[in-house]
Amino acid sequence: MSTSDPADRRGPDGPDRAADLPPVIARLWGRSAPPRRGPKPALSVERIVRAAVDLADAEGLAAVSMARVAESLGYSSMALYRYVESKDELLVLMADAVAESLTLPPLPEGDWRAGLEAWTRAQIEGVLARPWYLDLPLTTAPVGPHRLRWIDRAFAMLEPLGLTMDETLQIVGLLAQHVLGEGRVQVETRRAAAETVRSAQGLPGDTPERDLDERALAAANPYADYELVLSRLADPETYPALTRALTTWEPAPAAPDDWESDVGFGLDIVLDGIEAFVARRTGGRPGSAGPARTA
Amino acid sequence: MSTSDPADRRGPDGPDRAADLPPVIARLWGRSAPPRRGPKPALSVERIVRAAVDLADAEGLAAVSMARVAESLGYSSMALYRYVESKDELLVLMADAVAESLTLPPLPEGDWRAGLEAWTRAQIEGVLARPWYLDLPLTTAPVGPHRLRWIDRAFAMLEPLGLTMDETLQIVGLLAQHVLGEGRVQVETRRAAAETVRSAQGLPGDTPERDLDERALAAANPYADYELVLSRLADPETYPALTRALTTWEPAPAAPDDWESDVGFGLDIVLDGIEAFVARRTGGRPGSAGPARTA
DNA sequence: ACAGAACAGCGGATCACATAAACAGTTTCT
DNA sequence: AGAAACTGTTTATGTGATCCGCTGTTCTGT
Repeated sequence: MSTSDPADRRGPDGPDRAADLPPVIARLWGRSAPPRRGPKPALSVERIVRAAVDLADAEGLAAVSMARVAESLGYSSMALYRYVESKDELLVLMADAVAESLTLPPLPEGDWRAGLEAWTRAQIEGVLARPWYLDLPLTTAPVGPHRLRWIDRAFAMLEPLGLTMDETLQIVGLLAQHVLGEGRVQVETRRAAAETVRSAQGLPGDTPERDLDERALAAANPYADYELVLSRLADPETYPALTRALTTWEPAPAAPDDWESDVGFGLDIVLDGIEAFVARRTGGRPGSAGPARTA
Repeated sequence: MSTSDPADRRGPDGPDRAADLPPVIARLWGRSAPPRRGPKPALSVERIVRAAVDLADAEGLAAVSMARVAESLGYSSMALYRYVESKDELLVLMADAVAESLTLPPLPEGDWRAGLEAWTRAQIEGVLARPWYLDLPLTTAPVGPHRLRWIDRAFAMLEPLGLTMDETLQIVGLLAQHVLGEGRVQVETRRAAAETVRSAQGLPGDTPERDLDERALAAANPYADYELVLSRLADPETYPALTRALTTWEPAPAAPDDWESDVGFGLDIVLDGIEAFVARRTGGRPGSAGPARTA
């Protein structure tokens, strides 16, 4: 396709044919050729990424500035640019580093559904452990080695079903979407609950979530804003269905730590849907099946 | 819950009991009391939001700075702060404004599935028309009047099923997630395709997407990066399933403008899942049903 | 060995941005 | 009239990404 700029600098000491890769990808896969001259690099992409991840873990993604990362390593901001093209690239590298730190769930033989459920849950839990993951400007494109391992695992689970590559990719993509979506909702819910508790107990706004009363957290009404808005602002003519729903609403028993089952709700639905697709596709009656292409 | 700071400034000329709302919500709902003294405001929240939306439409969300928005209205940056608490609040207002501009699909009687499908598709199309929507720091919490109308509509569709409010909310939430997830994937895919075409045809990187050859766009392989990575970097032992999948892969007929059906793929699965839930829940056999609470 | 190229990390500077503080003019209430 | 409540502006502060040129280091080829 693209034949411009051959740039024939071959790796001198071995069959290193990975020289003309897009730089992001090269760095993701650790395939950047080591410099052959000049001072020995004091830093490394790995150390930088680790420092950035640590910073994000401690203070959130907003705290991850080039200056702060460099400072935490004892260098100046500009030093980082010798290893990383831009901050955006650093963020991409961080995303893959996160995938590395997550332990891949085992591959249960013969039960793709259980496998995919574990696969998805593990990732959602990963997101909950690292909420800043959601703030990364994630593109699907640059594929790092560790995220790719997750994808491979999902493919392995779906392999026995004999679907098309396109179909498999779509399903995996759907679940990956679901991870992010559900992760966002859960993180958001927790954050809102924490906020509520803090303001109700008069704690300072920066009280860490660990220090909050667990019972109070679970009891916090996640629909508080909803109720406020509906009761005070939304007139019944414009919002008839919501109004009706609210009047017949009873606040639910509020099980402590309902997050587990909340995650299950959406996930079960998605998995049911996938199961329906698989059934239609493999055990399919003719007519309603078809290879997912409507032209 | 919170009984502090009564702040008894009542609206003087009417039963305006909406004075002590959180300011974001007041502004979302246009319930900020007009000033009773001082010069007449030259600007308005509406004009500011509209200007911001226009800017985002034209140049993306990154171009929306307080300075640029103000400039486009002929005022200084700081003027905006008389109407809006912060930039974040402006973004929240923009989100609701987008919802306003989307036309709500009609409510088909007696077919909740068709209704929800249209509901979701309309929103995904909205996202495609305004990709910057995905860049907004969207929280579920601050509910604006126009987004709420969408939610009401979904509730109306699900109402005949007699589900719990919680269940309905979960389902609607799931679909809302799906809108964002699918929107992201679609936007990403298009962007990547545009990039590919641009680089293949040697066009400058800032060529607007409108000017690209439609046929070339459709033909662009969305998995180019995948293929590159898998063929050059990923060794078969570490990525066995993907490697196998890639070898048996045939590039698919590449129907022009396949986006419609691509959206349908994931959406059908989700809707199938919802249908399964509804069937289990309403026509449910005892034992496997239960009100979605596993405790 | 040695010159010079290639490279590391640094310091300073630029530019854009969000937002705070103080100000000057305007309108309305008392 | 005069204070109070506003409006939009000017000025300033702090932060962040990134550019550029500098100093010193370490290979490579001779």
